[in-house]
Amino acid sequence: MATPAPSTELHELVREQLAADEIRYTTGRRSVVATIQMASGPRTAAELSRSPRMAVPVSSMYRTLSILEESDVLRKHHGSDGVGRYELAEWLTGHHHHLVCVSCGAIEDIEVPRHAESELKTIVDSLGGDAGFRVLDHVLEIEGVCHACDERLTTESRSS
Amino acid sequence: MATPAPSTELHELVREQLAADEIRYTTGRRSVVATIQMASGPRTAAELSRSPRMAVPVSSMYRTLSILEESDVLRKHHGSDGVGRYELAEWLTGHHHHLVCVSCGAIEDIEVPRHAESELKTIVDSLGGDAGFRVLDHVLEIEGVCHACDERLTTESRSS
DNA sequence: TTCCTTGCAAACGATTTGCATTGGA
DNA sequence: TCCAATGCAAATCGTTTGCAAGGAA
Repeated sequence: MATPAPSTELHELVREQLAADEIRYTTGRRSVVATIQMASGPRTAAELSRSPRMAVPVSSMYRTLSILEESDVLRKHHGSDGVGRYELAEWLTGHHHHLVCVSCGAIEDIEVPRHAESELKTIVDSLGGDAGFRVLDHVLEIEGVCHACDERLTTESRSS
Repeated sequence: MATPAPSTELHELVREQLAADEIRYTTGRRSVVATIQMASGPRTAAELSRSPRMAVPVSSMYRTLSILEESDVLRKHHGSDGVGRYELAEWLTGHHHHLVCVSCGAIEDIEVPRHAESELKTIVDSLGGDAGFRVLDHVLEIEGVCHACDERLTTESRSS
């Protein structure tokens, strides 16, 4: 199981990973990685590019993101709106899953206790194997209503 | 657990569901539902609209699809490419998950044996509960290489 | 007649790409 | 110096919408 990298060490890991592909770890790329690391879940190119810390055109942001994705530093997801959202690859953060709020669309990371993850893996491997599939990974998204939305919805229904 | 509806009965269920929203079950909508039912996994608007059986402009297809989605007849997913893909809602097909081939992008439905599904549900409910989340549903995607791609890749590597 | 549905074309938003400029090894 | 990285603008692609025509109740 990968250990979430401390902030200092993270950039060194990324630098090495990029170096293997002969790609430079520029200031721009570094701040994208830093900003994504701060975030509590996947972020869109638009969100990242308008982040005060960098203020870079979206086109450049997309270029940076796809380079980092191809080098396996970032991973791309698509929420229910189809917009791409990026987060650090799991070898940098540790394996995790997502809580998706069907009300506000927010996606939050969730860590899975070792025993649960191991049951999960057993189930997944068995399902994939039965289907003649070479299983590489799995993605679990838990859909529901986040605490904030739950309260808001409750309040609204009371006042109506 | 929902029972996969036999083809004849399916359209009657859909008709009733639409009737509840005072929406007509037209020929066009009916063939979309029929085509999706035939498919082995979620389909994009483009695929459906160019399907020989209907040959309808994509714009109309999107309208049909969103009506059916809003009435909870279809469910929309976004694959790794961010393109929307539609399939019958689970109350019409029974609960299932997906195998996603990282090589060719194909998505295939997979049924999950009752015992595995029940373990899965236990894990999901517990994870969501711990996070203060009101859990409604879960999506499990198994990523890997499908049998066809696996053979192709093996052959290619041999010949290189 | 009166809505609902459909086709076509234009509009939109997210993402990609061409090209000239900038910046670091 | 020289090639990679960046900014800007134009092009693409999936998806949505306005509007006029066709159809069913």
